[in-house]
Amino acid sequence: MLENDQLQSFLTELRRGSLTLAVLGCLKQPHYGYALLQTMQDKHIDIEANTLYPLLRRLESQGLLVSDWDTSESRPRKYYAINEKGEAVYQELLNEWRKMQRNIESICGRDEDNE
Amino acid sequence: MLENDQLQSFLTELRRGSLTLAVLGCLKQPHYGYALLQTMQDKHIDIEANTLYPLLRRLESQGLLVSDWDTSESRPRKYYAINEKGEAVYQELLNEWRKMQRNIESICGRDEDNE
DNA sequence: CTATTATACTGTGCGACACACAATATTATC
DNA sequence: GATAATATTGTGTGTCGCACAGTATAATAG
Repeated sequence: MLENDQLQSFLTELRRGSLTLAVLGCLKQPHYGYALLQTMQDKHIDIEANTLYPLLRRLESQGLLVSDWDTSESRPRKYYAINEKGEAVYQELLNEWRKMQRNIESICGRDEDNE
Repeated sequence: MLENDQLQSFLTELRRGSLTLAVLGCLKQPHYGYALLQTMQDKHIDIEANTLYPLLRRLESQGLLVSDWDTSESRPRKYYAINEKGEAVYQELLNEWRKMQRNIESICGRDEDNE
């Protein structure tokens, strides 16, 4: 019987870095935090609020995102959008991510293969 | 100008977890450490010895690999191979990895797209 | 024979991030 | 009035790729 905890541990490692890529990709269109959470769920990137909000703040402090408050609605919302530097980092990451996918597929086989 | 260090940091995070997948995939055929290093280089998975050897030991201690020493050659070599449990974890990881790829592609676009 | 490179491996500490736990506030719904 | 949804912030932990450090010796070059 597999230890589920062990598998989860490995999956957590897989997600590191990938979540950054997904968030930067989504923020080519401005989103506020809670809506981004929904968008990620829609794309089957199951991310908790407790993970997403700190990630947004971290990426902003790293200079890849900009944010501003919209207080015109009944609830204040913090909108985030990728900036020029973020766009550049995003493209580089995406290129490297794609290379990595191909390299791993060369070892593990393509999706269509009957592995 | 991008900070190369920053980009490298993000790439390191991307590699976490992925290297495990690649190593487990390679070890469906037994390898000794140094040969695995070469095989990974051939597959453009550029991994340092200082990263690979600890990863092999860690995966063995986690019960996914078995190892044995071959001392018949002029140099002793430690062979590693995936075991039944490792194979099960590997399949699960690969399935989840593929789902993740598709999900990220749904956000970032497919490779063929002119992003 | 000496020097250098390649082969083959082990040990250990650090930085960064997903996760988990915790929390606040208030609007909307029943 | 109670509950759920919306919307956000704060903080500590575990894990692993990386970096630094190291040992040993066979093979190769001069």
